[in-house]
Amino acid sequence: MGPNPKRLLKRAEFLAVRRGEKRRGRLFLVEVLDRGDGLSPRVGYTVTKKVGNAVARNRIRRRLREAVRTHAAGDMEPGNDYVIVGREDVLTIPFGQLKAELSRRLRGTR
RNA sequence: CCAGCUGGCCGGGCGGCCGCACCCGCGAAGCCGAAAGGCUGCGGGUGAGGAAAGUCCGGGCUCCAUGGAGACACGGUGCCGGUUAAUGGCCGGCGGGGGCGACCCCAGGGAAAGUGCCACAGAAAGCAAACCGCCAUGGUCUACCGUGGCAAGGGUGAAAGGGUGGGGUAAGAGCCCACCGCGCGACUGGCAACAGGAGCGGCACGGUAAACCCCACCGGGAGCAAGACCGAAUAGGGACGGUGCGAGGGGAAACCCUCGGGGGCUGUUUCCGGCCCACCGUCCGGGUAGGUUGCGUGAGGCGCAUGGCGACAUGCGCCCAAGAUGAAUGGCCGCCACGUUCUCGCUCCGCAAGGAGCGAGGGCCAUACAGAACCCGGCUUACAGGCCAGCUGGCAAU
RNA sequence: UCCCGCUUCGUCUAAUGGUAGGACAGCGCCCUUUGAAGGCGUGAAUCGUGGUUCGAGUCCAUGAGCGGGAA
Repeated sequence: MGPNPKRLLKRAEFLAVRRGEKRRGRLFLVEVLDRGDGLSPRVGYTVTKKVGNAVARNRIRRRLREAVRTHAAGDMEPGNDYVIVGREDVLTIPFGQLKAELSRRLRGTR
């Protein structure tokens, strides 16, 4: 378990990461961009309005954030920016599966 | 006990581990900074709702517009009175409709200011008229036609110009009469809406204003992405100053020195000027990204008393209670309550099928609707489950 | 967070308050050796719930859904 990574907060930063590698999955889409500076990794979360109402969107983002904090932070490469786009299934899947899947995706193994 | 009506309230509890945001405190620990201070650290406190939702109304607040007032246009509201900062909300009353009842529902001003519309059907849809009819009379009096009288009956329609009964008549008709309905209405009660109503009128006035409209009242527009402040990088704007070409010399270079001559355009040439271009430097202003603020003491909450049928008002006391901005208030777990379902046992009712209650054990769910975004007052919509009070109808018992 | 607009057959579109029409697509039949084209026929809709009206796709109220604009 690594330190809790920095957050992406600005729209411009999110748009920049969109140019990077995209890893699609059943639970979420992960976008990765190497900033090239070798500093600590950063992560941002996107949950679109299509997924549900505000309660559902908040819960998806919080579960993803918790999974990153407790388990998957150490799987991030220094110098990378990650954007995790949560899908509807994040709401219902058991937390253990969510952590395993997220960790696998962040390491980039298929 | 069953069925129902109305009003109000709650909308999981306790605990463990790991986290988030803001605020307060502690530092002679570290880093950044000239400083103020900030970041990391430690401790403590606080941290979503009854609808935070929809954005349907009303305000506060901010900016813009506006000399004052009125008229017109446009939009909204629409029984009466009260309440409130204000409302289209709320309270009370009135009128109409529904329900055995508690109670519920209603945009509920004006159709006698005017205009429009009322499809199809029907003779006729708003000036009253007359298709089939009825009656009288005339014609070559069976059947048909003409003239005159009538509007009871038939038929159409959502709606056809009072209803029932009697008198009356050639046939009929408020033509006359009784009752009912309708219209006007002195007067009485009420602040008013409205209610009652002596008397008068043979009946005249169809519906539609959520059609135009008339009347009364209200309304300037936009919205915290309002507005205010600070302000990179890049590009561009303005002001000031300098340089610009050629030759020679020095120097590694930047550059310096000397001489000629001031880059381009222009006023006829010179003097003296003006304008433009490129580069460099300094300064200024607008302003993007970004940041700070607005940003929580408010028509605030709770309790008590008084006035009022009530909405509410007044007084006193206590309390300070979220503040994010790709957006904090979470993740995982344990126990319990409530709920639901299954099994077993006991009791009661029943011929039986089965039903009710109590106890034990197991499973499920561990909650529904839903997340503050400047702030309030309402309305509307969504919602698992539960609690309290009052009232109505029925059954039983006393 | 705020401000606008729109919802009619499967799709695209009409309809002064008076039987919801048309095109394409679908299905059936005819024509053809078969198919296409063509012709004939046929099913299919007013976003939901209330209200006004004799009568509502249209008017009013209130919800739902979809789309757009303001960083």
